[in-house]
Amino acid sequence: MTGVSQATVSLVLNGRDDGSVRIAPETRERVLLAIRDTGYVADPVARRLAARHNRILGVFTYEPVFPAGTGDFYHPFLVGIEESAERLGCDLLLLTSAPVTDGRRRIFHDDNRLRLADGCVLLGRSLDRDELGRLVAEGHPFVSVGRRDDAGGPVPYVGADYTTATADVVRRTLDAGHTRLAYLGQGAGPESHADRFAGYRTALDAAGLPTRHEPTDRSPADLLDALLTAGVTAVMVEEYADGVALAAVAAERGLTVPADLSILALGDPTRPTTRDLEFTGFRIPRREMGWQAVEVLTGLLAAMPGTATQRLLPCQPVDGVTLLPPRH
Amino acid sequence: MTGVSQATVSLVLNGRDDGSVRIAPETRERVLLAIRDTGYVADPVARRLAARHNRILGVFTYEPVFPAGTGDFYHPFLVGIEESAERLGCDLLLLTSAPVTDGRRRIFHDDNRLRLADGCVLLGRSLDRDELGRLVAEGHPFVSVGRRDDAGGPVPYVGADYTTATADVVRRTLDAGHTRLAYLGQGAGPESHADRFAGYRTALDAAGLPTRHEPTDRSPADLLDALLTAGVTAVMVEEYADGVALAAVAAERGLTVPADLSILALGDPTRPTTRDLEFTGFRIPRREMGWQAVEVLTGLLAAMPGTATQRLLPCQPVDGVTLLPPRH
DNA sequence: TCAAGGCGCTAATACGAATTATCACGCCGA
DNA sequence: TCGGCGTGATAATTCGTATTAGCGCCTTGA
Repeated sequence: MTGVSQATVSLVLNGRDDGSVRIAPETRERVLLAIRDTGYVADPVARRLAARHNRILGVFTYEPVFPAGTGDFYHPFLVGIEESAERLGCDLLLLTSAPVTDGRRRIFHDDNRLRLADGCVLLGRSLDRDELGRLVAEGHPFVSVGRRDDAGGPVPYVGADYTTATADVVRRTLDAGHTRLAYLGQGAGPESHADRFAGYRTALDAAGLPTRHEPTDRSPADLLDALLTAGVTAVMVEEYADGVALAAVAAERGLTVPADLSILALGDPTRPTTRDLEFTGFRIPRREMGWQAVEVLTGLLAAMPGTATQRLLPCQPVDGVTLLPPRH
Repeated sequence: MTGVSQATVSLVLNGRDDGSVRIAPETRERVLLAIRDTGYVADPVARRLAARHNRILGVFTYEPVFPAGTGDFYHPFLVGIEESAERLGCDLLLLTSAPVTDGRRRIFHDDNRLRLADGCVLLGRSLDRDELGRLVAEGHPFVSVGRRDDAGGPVPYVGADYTTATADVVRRTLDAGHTRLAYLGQGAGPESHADRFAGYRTALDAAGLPTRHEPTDRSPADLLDALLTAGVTAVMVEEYADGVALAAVAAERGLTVPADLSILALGDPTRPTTRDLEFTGFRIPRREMGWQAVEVLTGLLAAMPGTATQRLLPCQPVDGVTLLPPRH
């Protein structure tokens, strides 16, 4: 249309104006006019092929991205991720095509789409160790939402400081006068659980008090029996929903929370449950985590030296109504 | 590594085995082994450039995809879309990079990423007419979630049949004995509003009863006054939250819903609101709509002749507690 | 007088895969 | 000996863009 070469169009299109490249203003105008007339837009795919990056951030979750039944625990993370992506002018690629093998999605498989994105945000309570190691080994730019132990190398992450937050909750409980505390949950396995338990143990050790660990495989009723028998007056629950179930059973028995038993929630519910009782404890800064995850990722991509690639954000204390001094 | 050419690797990788191409089983094995050893994966972008498709479906919303404050109205659509995409082995590209101009996101702009995806799902109460027309004119494969009027050509969509659903609600209201009904909402503008109003009008016309249209720009208190003055006994509300507000004002006045005033909800809340009162009316089959939208889109992409590209799904009636016969 | 550099643009190439026309080879029959 | 044929693999081209070395002419300064 304008009688210029493809290269010139490319230069005009990209507004190249630095010293090394010059386009006569008159030519530039002609080209711009033709672009406007035709509504021409460069093919993003070809563009990406040449440029080797494409302003796409991958989002990989080990559970469905839009959880139907998990009480939207992941939703706030995604809100944060989306907000950051929008601000940065990036698109998000939800890696939904990853096939499910042995009950979980796998990043690596024979038609792995990871390289579609410049980098990747990983979401999920527990990430597969092997896959994490491979990501590190192969040098894929990625960030985990949630702290992760090293996997053959440091793992970039934006996590919540469960250890400190849990220790704080324990201290508040001790300050209220409790001396017999129990921890209800796995306390091990995923980093988020281990970290909570570490905070619990540390705070009680510092106070010279014994720890007590209750597994989650019993019925709430049996659990309550065990707690009462042991004289426990305050329980820290790893999973919010377990606290709700415990409170419900206590109510059935004619006990009141927190007068007879204090219950402290170590985070937000990951399973759907009622929220009419506002538990004392802390909240996970989920949106902020998603937000910073994208920040860390783009920092990695730009190879910005100043960016901290392992971040722990403080949790937000919640006063709530489930902590009172023990009866005796 | 194997001493074969790039072409051979490509052929092996894609399992080409038709008559026109032959690979010696021994060679194929060698190549497959090397692929396994190195963990090689074809670059999806280059692949797309050559093959002209890449199993990526774009998702464009005129509001944030992960709504922070809009009460998650869009969430169920996305759940459906994700489920379909996963089943089909497609990835989803959230077009978050689209810049916001004049208060809304635009699909078309100078660095339009639409073509990164094979096709696109459009989400939003009202889509921009011009952009819709351009999508049709330029032949982009896309589907709208929600019925749309023609835009220079038929628009592929998966919508909810608001007209029929609203007419049904009106009939149920008439069957309960009401004769003075009002419609609260815009009743025009977006297709979803116009369709509801059309159903409302049709059902009342058929019954030989007058229609009454209340705009939404007044305070709930003023609105209630107007309704009572006019002797209205049942109100159909376009927007759930408006119904909640109306019920709240009624309660303040000492009136009871539905004894003194029946309120019928024409769909799910799009604004955050309380849901402790279960409104009579209908629900939008959002998940199913997302599900079928992907189906229509892939039908378009595969140019399958049998696929209906305009679908209206029935809404689900809700019995609820806000409809009773009028007092007099 | 001549080398150096400015000028505006383009030819050529790279990016990484998919596809196709073609080739070398060995074998068989005439 | 030669042509034809089935095999198995490859060289070359394509997709649409970004990038860069250099084109030939002219000006400048030493």
